Parts: sequence; structure tokens; C-alpha cells
Amino acid sequence: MTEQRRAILENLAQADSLKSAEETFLSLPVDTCDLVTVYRCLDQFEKSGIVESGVRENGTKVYCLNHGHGHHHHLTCRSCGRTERIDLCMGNELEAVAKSFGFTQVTHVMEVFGNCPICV
Amino acid sequence: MTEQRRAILENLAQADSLKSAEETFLSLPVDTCDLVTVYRCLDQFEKSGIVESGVRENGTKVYCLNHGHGHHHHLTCRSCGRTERIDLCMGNELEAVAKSFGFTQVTHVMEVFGNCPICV
DNA sequence: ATGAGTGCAAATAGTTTGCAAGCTG
DNA sequence: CAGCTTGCAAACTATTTGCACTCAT
Repeated sequence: MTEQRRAILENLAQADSLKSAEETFLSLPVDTCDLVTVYRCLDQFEKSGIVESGVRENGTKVYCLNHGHGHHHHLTCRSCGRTERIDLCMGNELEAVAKSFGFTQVTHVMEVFGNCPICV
Repeated sequence: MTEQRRAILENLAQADSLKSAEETFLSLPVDTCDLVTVYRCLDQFEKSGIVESGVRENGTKVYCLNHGHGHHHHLTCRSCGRTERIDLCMGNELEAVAKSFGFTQVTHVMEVFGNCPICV
């Protein structure tokens, strides 16, 4: 556990919405670490289950801390990026269908987008 | 309706799985058109509702013809790209939740991934 | 002929990799 | 000390943009 990793995790902990690697990097105190390091850390955090990830409409990967609250999804404002947590998920049903096709190691990505009330 | 567009649509019509712009381009007869044209056409087809799009795990955008069968999702093999259609969708529930947060113009992306029986 | 559609080149965004140097345990 | 971690530079992938040219209507 290095200074950089601690900083990244702290940053994510305070975030109220999902952030991309670059956004995380930019919201870190200057010279905390390199952007590449952020990519590498987030990637690793995800693999070890410390953070969860999602995708924006354009494919950008975004991350949030996995507070142990289990699997969930997000509703993201297209315009300001603000996010709300959504607990709806059909993971089990999906897994069942996928298994009926013989697929294994099933995972899914679901992201909901809209324009939040503030952004009209 | 140009020769290029017809070719792209025909190509999509024969495809048995979702394809990215580049994959579509590569499966087209040589010199049918430029890769940029494929991007532009797919983008426009999507806007006019002729095709639907999804995202791969890595964020790549993929497309398939919208046969008028309505909104649906896909189960994609991580390894060979083969896809199966999934009719499960909680679009309405999501929309309801989103609206309760005051969000408008709600859309969602959902993609399911796994390893198909052939690819182990 | 007029505007939509196209090709080519170049720019951009997001992400990954190689490698040498630095820190952590 | 050994190995994981970092920084920097550079490569790469997917996608977008500018602009002049061409084709369909």
C-alpha cells in the first residue's frame, strides 16, 4: 500500500459519483501521481474487488468504491455526470438465461443515462 | 441511399452477431468504402433507428440491425464474439426509478458477457 | 445544381506497454 | 535485497473532425 494508492482510494471514497481514471487523476492533489498510475491502480483495485466499474455511454470506464454494499448500478446524468445509485438488477435472471445457453463466467454491465433535474 | 450504405446494411443483415465499426468494415468487400464512412453511416443508422447498438466489455461500440423486433439485449462470448439474443429487460422499471429522481430522456445500456460452450 | 455523402489525412480520447528507477516489506 | 510500484515516453485502439470532392436526387 503506497502513498499514491491511499490517495486514490481516499479520493474515490469521497466521490459522490462514478469517476473515470482521468477524472480521478484530475481531482487528486497536483503531483500525487501519474495518470498511468491511476489507470494501473484502478485496474488492480477492480481485480481485487475493492472497486466496481461501469461504462459511460461513449465507452469510458468509470469506477466507484465497492463499500461492500453488493452489486448495484447507477443512473448517470449525461450532462453533469451526477449519479444516483440504483438497486434494480436482474443479474440472477441473466445468469440463468446465459447458463441455459451454456455460457459460463457470466458478467453484465448495465448503465442508465438521463438528464438530471438540475441540468433540465 | 448510396452504394456504400446499402453494402453496410446488407452486411449487417447477414451478420449473426454484433459487430464493431471496424469489424463491419473488414467484412465488407475490399474498397467498398472508407472506415470513416462506416463510422458515419452506423452512427446515422442508429440515430434513425435502423440499427441498435451495444458496448463490449472494453467499451467498443457494436451494432446490429433492428429488425423491428423491438428493444432487446445480447449475450456475447468474450472469446469468439458469438452472440445470443436476450429478451429480458427491465427498461420500464429503470425508467420509473429514473423519473422518480427527476431524470428525463432515460436510456440504458446492458450487455451480458460470458464464455460460450464452444470456447469452453 | 444543391445538398447529402464520401475519402483522405490528421486530430483526439482513452488506455496500454516498455523500461529504467524508486520504494516497501 | 527482491519484488512490487511508479514515472515518463511512446505506442495503440477506437473514434471524430476538417476539408475538398463527388454523387444522388
